[in-house]
Amino acid sequence: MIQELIKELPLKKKQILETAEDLFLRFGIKRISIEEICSTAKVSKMTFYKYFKNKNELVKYLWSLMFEYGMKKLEEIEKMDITFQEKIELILKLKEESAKKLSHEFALEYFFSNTDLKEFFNQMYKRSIGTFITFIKNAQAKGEVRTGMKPEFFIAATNKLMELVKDNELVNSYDSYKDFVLEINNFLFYGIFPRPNHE
Amino acid sequence: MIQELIKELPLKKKQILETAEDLFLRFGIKRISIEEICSTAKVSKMTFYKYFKNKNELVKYLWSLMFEYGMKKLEEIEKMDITFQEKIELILKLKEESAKKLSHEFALEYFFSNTDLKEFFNQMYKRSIGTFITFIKNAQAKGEVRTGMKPEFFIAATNKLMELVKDNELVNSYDSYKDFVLEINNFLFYGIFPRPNHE
DNA sequence: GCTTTAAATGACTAAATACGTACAATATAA
DNA sequence: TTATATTGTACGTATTTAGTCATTTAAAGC
Repeated sequence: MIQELIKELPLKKKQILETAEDLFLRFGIKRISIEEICSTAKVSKMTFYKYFKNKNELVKYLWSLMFEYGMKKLEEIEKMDITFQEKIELILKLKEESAKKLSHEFALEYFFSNTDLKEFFNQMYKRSIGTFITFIKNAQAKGEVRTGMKPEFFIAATNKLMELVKDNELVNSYDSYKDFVLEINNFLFYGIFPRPNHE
Repeated sequence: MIQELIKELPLKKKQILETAEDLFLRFGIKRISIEEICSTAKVSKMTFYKYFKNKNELVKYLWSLMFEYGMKKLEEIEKMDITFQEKIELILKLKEESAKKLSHEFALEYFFSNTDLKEFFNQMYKRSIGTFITFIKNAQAKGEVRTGMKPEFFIAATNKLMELVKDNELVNSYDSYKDFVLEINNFLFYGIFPRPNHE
């Protein structure tokens, strides 16, 4: 996911980032020590501390890469010469991909993570939200989205619904966390009405 | 998987076993502390130490339950009034189920686990192998399996092939660890010949 | 070849975490 | 009421981890 964004970085830094992404996403941040990242990435601890001040800074860097990736993709989709309906489909796919990466463990950790990380995540999130609000407003100007809806409400609704990840019973009633997030997104975009051109 | 085997146990002991099974299989044994098991299972540490001497003993108990489950299922399959081909299909499904549970992390940990656990695992394994050898010998007596093959060779070959789990590159070339183990099992049972009645 | 820079290593301290035990307090059930 | 099970807290010990430092190794350019 982040590979294309770190191509230019030094080899060892890339190794650290790729290893950390893999381990964090499989086991969650708190279960993975710097030493495990180093030994898995075949990088010495000194080299790690050369590139990152500590684990928090590494996590922030990874998150910012992920958000950057998402925003870049969103801008690409906006520019495409396809119908709005098709753009929404692509955005859903993008969100599904992110959800697959930000696994349940990972997401829960965020919600209970230390205030430093939480603050950083919120800032990243706000920036990506700004990009998305612009996307929606442009679509409204073109008459593709109903103008009665405030984009800000849409975002607020998303936030509220995402709090449902704390509801373990609900989440576990889905085959996977991915399916659960997809359900939220489908609900947000289409409401409870059946989707057009979709069995 | 082990639920039906622990029905009779005290409530708190059941809670510990179910929680430990879930956490171990998701994150591997070494990443999970006794304290995490206790807090997740909503059981005090005192109660834990009442039922288990330490983490190793808990692991052993869980493993023995898993093996017991497998042997019980194998005996059930042997008694069924179906063709040998169909029995093999069921055994493969059983093995697939076990592979799903004994995830890659879990299996790797076994191979590098401390000698105490390793020894215990080997004993469990030998017992289950005994059951399986009987199964094969009975099939040979009925002419369902070629008599030229020593059951012991079959087991030894299985062991050797299972060492391939250490080959990370090979394992990762499969969609999932489950698929990898299934490949080994299919190879063991059918060789490289195409499977009859199977596209 | 030599020099300079980047990376790896092993050792080290301090802090955090986990283990296993002990004891008093609380809840539960006979 | 008495016996039993469970909990929470606390504690000493052992292990793991974070972060730093001096030294060794490898590599790059010249």
